[in-house]
Amino acid sequence: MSSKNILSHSCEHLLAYAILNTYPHTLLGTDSKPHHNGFYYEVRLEKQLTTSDLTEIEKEMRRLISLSLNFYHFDLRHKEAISLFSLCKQIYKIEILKDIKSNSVSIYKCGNYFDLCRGPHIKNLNQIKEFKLLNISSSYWKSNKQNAILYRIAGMAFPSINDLNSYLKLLEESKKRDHRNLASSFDLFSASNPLIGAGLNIWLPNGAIIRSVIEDYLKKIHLLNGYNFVYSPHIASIDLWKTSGHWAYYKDSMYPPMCVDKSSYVLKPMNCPFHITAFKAHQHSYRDLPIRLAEFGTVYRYELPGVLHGLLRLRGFTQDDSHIFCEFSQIDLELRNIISLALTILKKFGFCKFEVTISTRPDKYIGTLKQWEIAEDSLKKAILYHNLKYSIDIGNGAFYGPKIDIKLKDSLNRLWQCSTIQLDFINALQFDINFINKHGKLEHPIIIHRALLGSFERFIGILIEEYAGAFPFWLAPEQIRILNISEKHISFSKSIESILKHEGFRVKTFLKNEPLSAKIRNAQTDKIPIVLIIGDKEISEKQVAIRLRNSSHLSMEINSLIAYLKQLE
RNA sequence: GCUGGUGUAGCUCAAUGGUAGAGCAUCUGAUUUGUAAUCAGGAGGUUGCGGGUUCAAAUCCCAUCGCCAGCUCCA
Repeated sequence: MSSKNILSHSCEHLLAYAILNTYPHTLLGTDSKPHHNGFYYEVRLEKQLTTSDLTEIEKEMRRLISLSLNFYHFDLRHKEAISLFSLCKQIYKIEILKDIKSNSVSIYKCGNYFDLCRGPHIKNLNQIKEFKLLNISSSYWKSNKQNAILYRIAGMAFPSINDLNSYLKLLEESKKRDHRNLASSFDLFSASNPLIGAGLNIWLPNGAIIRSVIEDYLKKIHLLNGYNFVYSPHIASIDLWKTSGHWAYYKDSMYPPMCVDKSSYVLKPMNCPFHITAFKAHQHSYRDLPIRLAEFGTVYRYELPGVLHGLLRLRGFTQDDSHIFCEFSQIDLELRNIISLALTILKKFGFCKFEVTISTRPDKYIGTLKQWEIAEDSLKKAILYHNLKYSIDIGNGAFYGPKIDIKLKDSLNRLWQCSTIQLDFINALQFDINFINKHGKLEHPIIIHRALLGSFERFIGILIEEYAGAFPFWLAPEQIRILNISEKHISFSKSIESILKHEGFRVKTFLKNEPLSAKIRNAQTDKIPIVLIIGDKEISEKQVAIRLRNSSHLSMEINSLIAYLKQLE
């Protein structure tokens, strides 16, 4: 354990000590998991705990620090430990002890507080220089919804006041990068309008440009990679979802049915049944496979209100979705190609760091164990082929098959699933789709579900935070801004604007009567990649002065400028 | 959904039971500007929505909706 973690860990026990002193009937639950950022302690209290109570607890923590108490370590036999914690009626500690198999357990003591703990700890409480309790939230005992609800009190410990201040500064910086804040300064989207409904987003013009540029890029690269695009409706008869199995497995996460002509229809939570139906439109030969059907499909899922989060978690979002129908023998190559395409796309946006997980069979599943085993193996092989590190997320697969997820981090280092690649041996059976194999016999194809950005909304949300609003030239809603120095330069500025527009660039002339320095400042805060300045000198020399976002200057005539801009795209 | 917060002008925030205010943005006028802020003036509000307490509510209470952090969930 690093010294910082030891400090943090000790502070978390100080927190428990202070809570017990302040509220003697507190039941101690679990403390932070090893790699948690900061510390927390989960406790059960009769009293309702509010933020103002945190101040009281902090005060008690500081009082205990001022007593300069030492931590003492000793081992107890398992039995002795149980009777010790029974004596003070710490029922959750007894439950934890019951899960520990060894004969002796490690106990730490500090003042009249003792706790079950592996350690290590700092020697003396006075080594804790700075800390801050951050929030109260609820959590379930053993993270299980069926169990009792505990309070989770979270905080951070710091070796010095400077560390505390730089942490607060970091939070401040992250807040500035937050896509929800940048959205209002740059008019990107509106994802929180109560009149429209929670979790439903409107792309404002600037955000819409970014999205459509990305769509164009994706469309092109998918066509190059052998995909064909289809379009499907936003609602479908409930029978479709009964056939696919979604109704049975995910009814609670779907928007409730609406009645049309005495039939029930639901909003689509996924695109796959449509693509499967599209595959079924023709009789296929093994020679046609793989068939790759793609769609930027908007789906609607009922997410719990508490989980909605800007663009990163919505109830309506558009996936860059695709379903690949192939033979069993084609799986490995397809998976490799999909991962390779995913990596190409992520790289295009500058993402080199991400986390890869394989999610395995969940409790509720369809298909046979043998099928799941083969599917999980294929996924591992494909990841290893690309030399990617991965972790296993046990039981988190879709009901119809295991999956590979690629996760990206937001500005607060929270992970969000973006790319997902799912193997499915089952839906071909449910929908009874098939192709004619080499031997002239009907055979069910394998279906691979995949989305590479995941959703445009989530991906662009992460992208906004990654770039902190300073989009690269090819994505910037306003790529070029032309600033005239005075009124007599307007017509030349307009003619440059027109030339650049005809070349396909997103360009605006900013004609307001302001000093140049003010216009430059605006362009800089608007994070415009290229600023052109037009004055007497430019007109007489038939050149433009260029200011880049990093404040460096260039000067060139219009044809060279066009060539220069083209190579930026 | 759970726990704790929070909601005031387009944005960021102030006003602790007694006349809703500032900065930025916007609009108007003057200024005609050479690489991060020219000056002056105007407009902008059912304090999320609905109840209640009070002579009086942005402020206190209840309910509801949205948002934030964390938990649970995430096909």
